[in-house]
Amino acid sequence: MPELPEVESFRRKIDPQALGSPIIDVVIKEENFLETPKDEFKKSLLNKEFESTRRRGKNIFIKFNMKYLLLHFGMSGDVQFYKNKRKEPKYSKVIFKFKQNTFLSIISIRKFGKVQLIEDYEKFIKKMKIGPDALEITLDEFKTIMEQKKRSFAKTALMDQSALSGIGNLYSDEVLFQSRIFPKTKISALNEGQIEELHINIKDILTRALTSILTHDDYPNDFFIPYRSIDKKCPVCKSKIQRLKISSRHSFYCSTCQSK
DNA sequence: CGTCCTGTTATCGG
DNA sequence: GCCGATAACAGGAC
Repeated sequence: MPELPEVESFRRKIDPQALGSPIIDVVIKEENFLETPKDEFKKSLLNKEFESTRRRGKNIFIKFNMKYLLLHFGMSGDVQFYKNKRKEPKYSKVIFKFKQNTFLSIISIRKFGKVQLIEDYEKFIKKMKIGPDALEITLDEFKTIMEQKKRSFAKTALMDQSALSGIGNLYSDEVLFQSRIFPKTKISALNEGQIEELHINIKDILTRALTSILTHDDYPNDFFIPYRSIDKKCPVCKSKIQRLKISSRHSFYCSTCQSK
């Protein structure tokens, strides 16, 4: 589920429902999900309130009491608010109870994902090498980063969270399809126009994906993601969709539309 | 039963 | 050091 647009939609759910209300209980359903020791985690959060949120790539940082709570969702994470304790979602990992009597559950079907406390935001993103956010990055920054990644495959570079953060397997396929670039093209083989087009397409695609998530609509008609299957045909030219493995992830593409 | 999977990380070989 | 490939982490869906 969660790449940048999904995570941004989580953040926008959290803002109106969780900010400014005292946390009156913290329930740890799965200790392994916590990177911070359980007791310290609970003690730091209890009776505090979330003040603001920010997102960088696939990470949400919630500010409270001079610290941050970091949420990372792995492959199957979600957030859910509910009012009735009996409505506790399956696979809840951590639950916050607010004074207004609402609950916020951090959910993950699989055990990937994590929740932890961060003392210093700048230090943390440096240490964890979380690159500039894919929606925030300027063209100049993008060009610099692509220069640094010039020996990488286009697909790998787009998914590298230390280069730019937020794009995963699905949206990298989408960006490459709409940019008509074969996934295993080396970045060094792209001309300046293609780099600029990539930069524009990244923002355009992530923004439009976010809009459809927020409105609960299907993806726009020109999106490739619904065609990510070797049983499907290219929505543009009707060629059979191809698949290849790049660093053990499947990449889907159209061999006619995406030039090598 | 076997296969697949939107993420990240460690490790190995080139 | 950089890159790519792979395994590992888990467990539900099909």
